Amino acid sequence: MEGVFHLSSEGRGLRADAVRNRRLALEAATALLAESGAPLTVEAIATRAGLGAGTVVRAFGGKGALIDAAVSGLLGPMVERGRDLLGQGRPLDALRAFLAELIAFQSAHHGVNDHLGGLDLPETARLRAELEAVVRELVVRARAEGSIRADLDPGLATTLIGETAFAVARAASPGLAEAYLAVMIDGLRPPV
Amino acid sequence: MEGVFHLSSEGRGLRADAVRNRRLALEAATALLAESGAPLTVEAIATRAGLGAGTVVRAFGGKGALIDAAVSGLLGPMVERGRDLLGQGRPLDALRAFLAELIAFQSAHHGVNDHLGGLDLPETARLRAELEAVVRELVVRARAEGSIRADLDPGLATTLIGETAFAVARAASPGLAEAYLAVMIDGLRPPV
DNA sequence: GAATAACTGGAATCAGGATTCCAGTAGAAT
DNA sequence: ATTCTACTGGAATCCTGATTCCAGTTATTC
Repeated sequence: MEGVFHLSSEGRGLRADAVRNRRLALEAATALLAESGAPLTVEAIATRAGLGAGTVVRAFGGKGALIDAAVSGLLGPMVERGRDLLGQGRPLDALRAFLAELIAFQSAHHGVNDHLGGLDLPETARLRAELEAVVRELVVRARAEGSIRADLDPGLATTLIGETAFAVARAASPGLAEAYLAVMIDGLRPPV
Repeated sequence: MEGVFHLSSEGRGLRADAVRNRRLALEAATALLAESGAPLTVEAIATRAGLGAGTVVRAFGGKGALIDAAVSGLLGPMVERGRDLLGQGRPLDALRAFLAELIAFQSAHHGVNDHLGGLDLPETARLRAELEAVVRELVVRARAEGSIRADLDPGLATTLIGETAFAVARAASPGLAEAYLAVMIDGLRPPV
């Protein structure tokens, strides 16, 4: 219950092979998250990593914590990217760009959408909340600018965007993202 | 492998208590489908129905077939309702009305959205395809009428609507359905 | 109201997957 | 180089939930 948290730093404990194996387990889990029909069982992760099942479980203290770390590693950069976009260009353009990237990202990691039910993923939940906060800020700014209809509550608009973008990403149908962006952005505009 | 299919009719086999218990199992499963966090295990269904686990499993030949029957019983009327709407009013109004009902229905049966992964549900799949066909027909007619932008492929529009409506329903957030309909219907209109 | 056959409850069994355990192995320290 | 200990593989175990089995019960038939 001690060395579990240092993935690479903090010189003390953690033998060299342990450090390497934690990295391998994390990489294997991340790879499986990118594949649509992949099982995402401990056994599958272990095989992919070339490790024993026990080692994979122990690496982060349990399967849940491992998956949490893997998903967080994917989500973290998206949050940063969103923060960057907050300062650039017109809010509605930034929103459109962010949604496009978010959908592309989630489509490329289809597994993030399946299999995750019933798992306790605190860090993932935190990053999702941050992602939503970024979208909310983009919505608020676009609305202040007059690019989004005023009869729409910003919180509601944020939820709407989050849920539908997620659905579009999970469908992963060619051309769907473009159609979604065209329709949604148009629909969000103030009615003529 | 014989009596499995008659739920109530066809005089032959099937003892009276068997008929009653099939109905009870189906009702219990349907009730659990309406509850968000409900387990939907054989044990839970059996308890709810006041039956033994074995009886529940045997009722339809397995858990999958039971759930398939329960979901189909919910979906069937929605398909009929969609068919009715096909003949009424302007296509875009019919589409809006159908989506509103679909979302309300799915929100009221939250469980239909969870738990169903990994189950083989042939009849449910068939009805889902029929639902999609209805939406597609509504889209095609609205497009022919000029109510939906011509630069959008009808198949893509259908997928877009299906996926996003599903997502809105599963979120089950108050006011979200109205916001969705306003934004989506507006966004689908030809750009000014 | 027997006789028969269908059905039932629930215990036993099976199945799939996460976790734990431990004998063996390999990094670290001197 | 030797000792010490952390770490590993993978078998054993545990857990959860579906299915099967069977002794007992109940509907049906005559």
